[in-house]
Amino acid sequence: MKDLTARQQEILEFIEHHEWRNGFWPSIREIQERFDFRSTNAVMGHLRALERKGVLERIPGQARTFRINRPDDPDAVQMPEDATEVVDIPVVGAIAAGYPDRVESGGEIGRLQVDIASAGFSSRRRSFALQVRGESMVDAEIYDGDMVVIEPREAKDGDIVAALIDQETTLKRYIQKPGEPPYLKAENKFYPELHPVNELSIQGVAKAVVRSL
Amino acid sequence: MKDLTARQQEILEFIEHHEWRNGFWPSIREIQERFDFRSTNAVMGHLRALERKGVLERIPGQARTFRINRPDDPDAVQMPEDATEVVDIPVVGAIAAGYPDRVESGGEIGRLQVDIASAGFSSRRRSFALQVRGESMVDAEIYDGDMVVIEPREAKDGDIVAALIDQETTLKRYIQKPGEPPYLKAENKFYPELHPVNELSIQGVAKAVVRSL
DNA sequence: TGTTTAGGTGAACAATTGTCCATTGTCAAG
DNA sequence: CTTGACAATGGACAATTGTTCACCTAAACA
Repeated sequence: MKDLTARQQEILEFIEHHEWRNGFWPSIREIQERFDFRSTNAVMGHLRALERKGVLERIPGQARTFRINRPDDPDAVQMPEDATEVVDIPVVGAIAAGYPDRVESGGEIGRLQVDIASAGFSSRRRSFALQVRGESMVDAEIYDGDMVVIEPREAKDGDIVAALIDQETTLKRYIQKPGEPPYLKAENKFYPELHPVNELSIQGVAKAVVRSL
Repeated sequence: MKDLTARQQEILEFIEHHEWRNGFWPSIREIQERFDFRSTNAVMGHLRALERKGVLERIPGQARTFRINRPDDPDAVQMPEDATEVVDIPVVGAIAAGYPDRVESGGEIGRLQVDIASAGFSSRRRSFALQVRGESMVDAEIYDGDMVVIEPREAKDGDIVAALIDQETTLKRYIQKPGEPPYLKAENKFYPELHPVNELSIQGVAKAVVRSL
């Protein structure tokens, strides 16, 4: 593909950007306005050049009918190399007993995909997401309805963990001071629950919170 | 939301399908042809009904400028058969001036993928994520370092919006009471900032929060 | 020096496209 | 029986939008 001039690149980017922002393509005169051209023909020249170089297609005579030939996938924004690994996470409401992967398929609410680079996950682990009920973690800024991504691993002091208490999975802060037995603590100063730790009951450590607004 | 009639559903599906296949929206007369209407006004009637029911938006007088409000419930969305439709979102830190709302490739921190069903997104491309700096939204439970998913669209009263203030993108609460001019408000009772609204400066509405723990 | 290419002005034109008016018919609810 | 929502016809109009012609400047080039 021939190289684009700086100006042609600008035009192309504006067209792409307009579509991305508004959901539809710009008209010639909208491009003209953006670049303060005094003539629509300035735009026409650039469009012809872009078509000649094969990066752009149009349907003659029809309004706002662009088609951009992106080098890669036409629709998807191109993925940077470091973002190829994506964690695919089942979202579960409450886990009655056992591990989340033993939960029957009906217990799955939805799925969540989070890129490793942006959230720092290790993809190899069997992560899952848990929908929070109740106010027991409000002091850790986790609220009713939030989804918390859990990564199965051993907890260390200060971690927020998903733990099985009374046949139900709940979020608690894991406290382990040197020389003392560890315990679990709810992060709500109005309901300061404390629980002894059964090591087997800890299902994993919270790595991220996702909240729909 | 009111239910659509069978005919309205057909029209809507054709519009969506057309965009899916061609990359741009159909004109009124293209819809007319598809349904063998003898008058464009038949199409107009359906479009008005769809707008009235809130599933469709248009820009009056402008060609091929549809915007479809996909319902949030996953059942109603019957786009293509690939059920793994995922919103692929660039994560940006701060957005500099120049192109106020443009995400330059260098400014990309990472990438976030959120499944539509779990987060209730309506658009599959135009969203982006913004990393929050500062404490201006702590009373809305959004904290320093959180990532906020922004969907470009017009704000309504009570929305949390990403707005360009002093060449910098910030999160604010959008307040618009009937009969009063709208304004922006920081959600922090210790720093109760207020800003007048420049309509052009609103980049989008916050749809979700993602926080790494 | 002449020629090509990129970039642009200005005005006019024609096709596309959205909009509106008046009317007709069906059907279900009140 | 009337009313209102839904669906559609037919024609006209006006705004939007793409297209073209003639002409200009500057830089690159051979």
